[in-house]
Amino acid sequence: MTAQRKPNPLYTMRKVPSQARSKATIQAILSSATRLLLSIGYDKASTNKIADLAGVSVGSLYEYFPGKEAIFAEVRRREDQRLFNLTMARPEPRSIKELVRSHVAVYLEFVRSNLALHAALINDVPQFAVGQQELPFYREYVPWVTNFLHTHKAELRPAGDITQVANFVSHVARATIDNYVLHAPDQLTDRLIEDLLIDLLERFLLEP
Amino acid sequence: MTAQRKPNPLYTMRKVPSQARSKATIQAILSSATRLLLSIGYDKASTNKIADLAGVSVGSLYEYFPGKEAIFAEVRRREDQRLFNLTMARPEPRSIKELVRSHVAVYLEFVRSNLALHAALINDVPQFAVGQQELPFYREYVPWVTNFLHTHKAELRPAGDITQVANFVSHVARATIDNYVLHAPDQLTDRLIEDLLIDLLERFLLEP
DNA sequence: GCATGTTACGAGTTATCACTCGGTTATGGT
DNA sequence: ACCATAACCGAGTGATAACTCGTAACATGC
Repeated sequence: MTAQRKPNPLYTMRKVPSQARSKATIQAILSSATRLLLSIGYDKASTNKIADLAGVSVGSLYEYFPGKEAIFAEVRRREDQRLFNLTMARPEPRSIKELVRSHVAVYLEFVRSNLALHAALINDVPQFAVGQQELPFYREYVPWVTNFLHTHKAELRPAGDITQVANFVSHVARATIDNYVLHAPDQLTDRLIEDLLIDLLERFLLEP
Repeated sequence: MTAQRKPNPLYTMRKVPSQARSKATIQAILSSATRLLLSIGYDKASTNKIADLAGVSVGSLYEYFPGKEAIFAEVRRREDQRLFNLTMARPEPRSIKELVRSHVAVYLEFVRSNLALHAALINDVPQFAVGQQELPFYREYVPWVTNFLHTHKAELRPAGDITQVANFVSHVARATIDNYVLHAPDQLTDRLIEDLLIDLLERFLLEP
């Protein structure tokens, strides 16, 4: 592990709001945190500043979040949820070819919709012990891909254990796009990367 | 951009040492910073602690580094240089197949040699405005791959502009492995990822 | 062995941080 | 209208951060 950290509960929200105004407070805190992340970076986005910009007091902030890290963990969680929703809103692919195209397109659309935020989430915000298994992408999406490949194994080129292949291709696409977000964000606006990625994954998964 | 930051010179070393003992001091500081990064994480690795553990005074530390960020920028720079040296120590590949294998093997060897450090560098340490173009990987290695593909274009499957293809495959390999370092480091110890990655890249670059 | 630059020192300054707590205000059920 | 409780407040506390600067030790050329 990269660093010894406080136990896990410290990265989750403290209490569940029951009234409407507290939901608004939480939303204000998360928006404020996001804006500060984009303007001054994670390091300098202190809990005091987050509360100020959100128009709430630090006291209120600590009612809901045990600390700064939990706030950004929640920002990440909600973004990942949004990705999952985008994915599930798509029509069910009818072939592996369609799966690949959909997979790449939806993730590209997702990062393009707010490049700066995703760059910051990858770059600036430490990935705490949130655990992959907690994020919808890993908990729901990867198993879904695995299942899809299993039911379409007729068109699949044999390239090893299907579960591992599903895991692998899911990560290759995500990792590559994340990499471009960080190192060459302008290349993500045209179709080049999309075409290359689709070509890469199709040739890997399908017989020529 | 992800965050407004101080101008670039703040991420480089302050002055060039002329005597031998100052080189040792710098080395001590960098080692100490690395060890603290692994034990307590980037956030809590303060300049004071780094100096203490290095056995030098804060004053000395600030003689050479304008701040904490510059120290870790230098750690990253040296690691990247080490990767480049590893790469260049390899025998010149005689075919694209050999290039792919060598490329994947050397980067895997590199991250495996100190998994925890690389996880921390990816995860914990913000990637300041060091700039890709400053790191040997981007400045030297990617152009080298480009050139190699050009001279071996006979075996290359046409998949678009060669320069862009070279750039793309360089990043796919690195991004995928980095991703496993972060999310599934234990899978890097066996040959599975290596084989999948080689298969992926070979099928993309070569005719079947 | 002296002179001059180079390296090392570390207590002190200033700023900011995360987080608390005693108390006030708003809300919704009855 | 009343009250239990949910939500909110924000000055204050103690800790720790980054970084400075006057001083002392050392190295090197002469």
